[in-house]
Amino acid sequence: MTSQAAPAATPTPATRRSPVNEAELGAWRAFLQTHARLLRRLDEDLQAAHGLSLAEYDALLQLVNAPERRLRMSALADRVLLSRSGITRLVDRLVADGMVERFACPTDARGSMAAITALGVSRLRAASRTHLDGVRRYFLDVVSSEEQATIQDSLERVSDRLAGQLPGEDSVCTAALEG
Amino acid sequence: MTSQAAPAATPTPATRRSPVNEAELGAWRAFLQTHARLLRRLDEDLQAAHGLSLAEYDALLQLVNAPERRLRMSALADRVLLSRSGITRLVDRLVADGMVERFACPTDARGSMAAITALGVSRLRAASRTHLDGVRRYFLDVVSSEEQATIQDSLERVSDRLAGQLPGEDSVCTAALEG
DNA sequence: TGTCATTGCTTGACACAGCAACTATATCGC
DNA sequence: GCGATATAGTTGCTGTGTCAAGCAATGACA
Repeated sequence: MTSQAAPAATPTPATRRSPVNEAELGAWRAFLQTHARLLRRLDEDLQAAHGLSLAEYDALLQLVNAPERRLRMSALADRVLLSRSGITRLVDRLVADGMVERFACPTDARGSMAAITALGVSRLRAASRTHLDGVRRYFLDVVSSEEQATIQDSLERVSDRLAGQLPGEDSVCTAALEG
Repeated sequence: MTSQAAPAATPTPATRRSPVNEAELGAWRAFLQTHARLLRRLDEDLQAAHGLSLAEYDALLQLVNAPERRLRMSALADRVLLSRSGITRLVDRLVADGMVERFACPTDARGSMAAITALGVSRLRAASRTHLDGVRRYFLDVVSSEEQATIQDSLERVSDRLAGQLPGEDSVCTAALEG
């Protein structure tokens, strides 16, 4: 399947010298460093308070927001940015913990679907408070609206450009929890 | 910077309801998504062209830029944002590949040091071109100087605030390679 | 309808991270 | 100097991810 990951579509033949100098790297460094610290922190908070990893949180979130609160395995994998095998194992864990149920896909006997359970919904809802609270306190409260707009705008441009070259899809571990 | 009533560094325990709504999450989503795509891509490029992971690249870079091109294990761990055991194993791999040498610390018999070898330097130098080129093409070329300034400024604020609460240090996988 | 490539998911082997336990050394208080 | 404690690094175990291979079902087509 899609053998995801274009094998270095660009072996980068003769990419000429990078005119990258120290001064230019400030934003890039801040980007990397902030992401590392922030995600580590959010993951710790979530783990400590609810015993959920960010990946699990994200998967549950995707399921809750899906049409009938269920998704095909591959669709879930795409949204959580995990490989097929990765999603199999993540769902295994969630099933073992009673937060997700797995059942055969009615329209394609090869496929299986994952559906979030009532327990999963309540666990997610509780975790959501912790998580969104962290996002707000660590990030949104610290960055002005104007800055947020700039960040969103410029980073989306970067992301879109990459998405155009790579097939892989993404997801994000945050979103308001409906209902 | 428009501290916009930055609610002090207080752990803010009274954070009940998160007034986080969908609209506010745009920047946050872009941040996560862009990071995921971008790092995946840079790692693929580096791996494909030079057989180095970003972590290895980063470690070599830290060593090259260190005083005598060598560092104590723990210092290296701090800079690469890896645990002590993690750095032990990363250095193991680099040693196995001939890019790093390990030797006893002259001033502290408990410690050991890692030093980059000539091979390591040349491998790093080659990889550096690919990596910095990627950073430039995927990120710097796509984000204007003004945007970069905003990103740097606001994200550093986020990062600094977190750093104040957490002891952990960070590092970043990029920097120009000196002479 | 029978064949065969493709697709969807799972499984096995492995890579690499962290934590906790361990060993060896250093350092502090006396 | 000597014991108690702290620190540096490694190792064992475990968690979680990937890739490659495998299996079952699908779908295109003669």
